[in-house]
Amino acid sequence: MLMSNARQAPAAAPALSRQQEKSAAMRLRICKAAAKRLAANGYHGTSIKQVVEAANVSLGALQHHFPSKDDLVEATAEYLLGRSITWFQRIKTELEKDRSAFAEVMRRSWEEQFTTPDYGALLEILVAARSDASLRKRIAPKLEDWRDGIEAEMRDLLTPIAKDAEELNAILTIGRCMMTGLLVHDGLLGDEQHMRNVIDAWVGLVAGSARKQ
Amino acid sequence: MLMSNARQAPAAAPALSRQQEKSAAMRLRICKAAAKRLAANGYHGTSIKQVVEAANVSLGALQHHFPSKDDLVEATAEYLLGRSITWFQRIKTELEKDRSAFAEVMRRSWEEQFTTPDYGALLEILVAARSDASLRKRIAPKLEDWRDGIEAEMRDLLTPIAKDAEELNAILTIGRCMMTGLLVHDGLLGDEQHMRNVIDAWVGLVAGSARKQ
DNA sequence: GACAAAACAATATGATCGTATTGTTTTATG
DNA sequence: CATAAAACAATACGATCATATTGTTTTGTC
Repeated sequence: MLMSNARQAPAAAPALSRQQEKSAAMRLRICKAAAKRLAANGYHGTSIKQVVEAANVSLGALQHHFPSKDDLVEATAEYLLGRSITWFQRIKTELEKDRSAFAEVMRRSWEEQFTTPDYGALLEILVAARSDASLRKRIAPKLEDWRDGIEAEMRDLLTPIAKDAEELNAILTIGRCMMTGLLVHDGLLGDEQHMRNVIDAWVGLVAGSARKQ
Repeated sequence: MLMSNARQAPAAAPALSRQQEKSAAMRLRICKAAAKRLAANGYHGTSIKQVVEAANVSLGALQHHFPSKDDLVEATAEYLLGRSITWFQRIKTELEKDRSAFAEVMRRSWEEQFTTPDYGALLEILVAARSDASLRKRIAPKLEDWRDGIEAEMRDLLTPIAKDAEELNAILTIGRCMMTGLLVHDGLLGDEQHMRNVIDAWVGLVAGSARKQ
C-alpha cells in the first residue's frame, strides 16, 4: 500500500515540476489509448504498435515510460480502477438520503460503468491476468484495493439493505460479479433489454429479501 | 440450427465409417488439447503450435481438420459447451426430488463446472469473441443454445423456487453470470473460501426470497 | 487392384510481435 | 552556461505467429 513508487499511474497531483507534468500527461495519454485499443480489439488483438498509433506517440516515448508491456498494462489497470472508484465516490454523494439507493447504484453502475469501453478494457486485463502469473501479481493487489474501496464507499449508503456489513459486502460482490458475467455471456448475444431485465430481477430479489427481515 | 454441416465437433455417434471415426477422434483430441492450452495460457498465450504439441499431432493434421484458428476455437467451444450440457443432464437425474435442489445445483456447478480448467478455456473463448466479430458470429448461436439448454434442463427441477418460468430463468442467469464474474474478479485473488461464501450468500438470498412468497 | 479423395506430414513464408539499441532533444541542477 | 539526466525518437532484431504450399500415406469406391 506504500506510495514509494513515485512515477506510477495518475494519482493525486500536488505541485509537479514541468518534467513531472509532462511525464504524467504522457503516461495518461498512453494509458487512455491502451484502454481504447483493449476495449476495441481485446488483449489478444492489442499490440504495442497499435497503442503507439492510437496515442500518437513514438515507440521510444512509450518504452521510456513503460519499459515492458506488463508495465503498460499494469498502469492502464490502475488508471481504469481509479476512475471507477471516482465514479463510486460521485454516485455516493448524489444518492445520499435516497431511499432506493441500492436499485439506483445497481442500474446506474450497469449503464455508466459496466457497459462502458473502459470496463471492457479492464475485463480484458483481468482475464489476461488469470493465465499470466507475473501480470496477476501486479494486478491482484490493485483489484483488491478496488473492491475494498467500493465496499468502503457503499457501506454507509446501502446499510439498510443488509443485516450486517458482511452480508452487504456479499451482495455487492454478487452484483459486481453478475454484471461482469452478464457482459461475458449475454453481452455476446447483444440483447441489451434482456440484460437490463436481469439487473432488475437482481434488484427485486435483494429488495424482496431485505423486506422479509 | 440445421445439422447440414456433417463434420462438425463431436456430437452423437451413429454408425461411423473408419475414416469418420478417425476424423472424429482426431478432432476430439485436438479440441481437448486446445482447451487445455487455453485454460493454462489464455487465448492470448495459446498458439496453434502449442496445441499441435499438446495434442501430439502434426501441424498438417490440425490444419486438415481446422483450416483456420477460428475453426479450431469454434469447435473447441462447441466441445466445451456440449460437455457442460451433459453435466446438467446428469445432475438433473441425480437431484430429482431433492428438496434443496437449487442449493445443490449452485454449489456443485461452482465446484464441478466453473472452477474447472474446461470452464477457464471457455471463458477465454467467450472474452476473445467479444472483440472479434467473426469469432463472435460463430460462438454466439452456440452460446445461446447452451443457455437455452440449461434452462430447459433445470425447468422442472427448480420450479419451486420461482413464481414463473421467466423469474426462474432470471435466477439461473444471475447465478451463471455471478459465477463467471467471480472467477474473473475474486478468482484472481485466489481466495477460494471467500468465493464459496459468496455462493452460499447467493443461495441464501434466493431461498429467502422464495420463502417470502 | 485402380483411382480419387481424405488424412496426415514437413517445410516455407510473410507479417507482426515485444524489446533492444542507438541517437536527438528537452529539462533540471550546479 | 555546463553537465547530467530525463524525455522522446527511429531503426533494428530475433522470435513467433497463422497460414500456404507441397508432399506422402491411408481409406473408400468402382
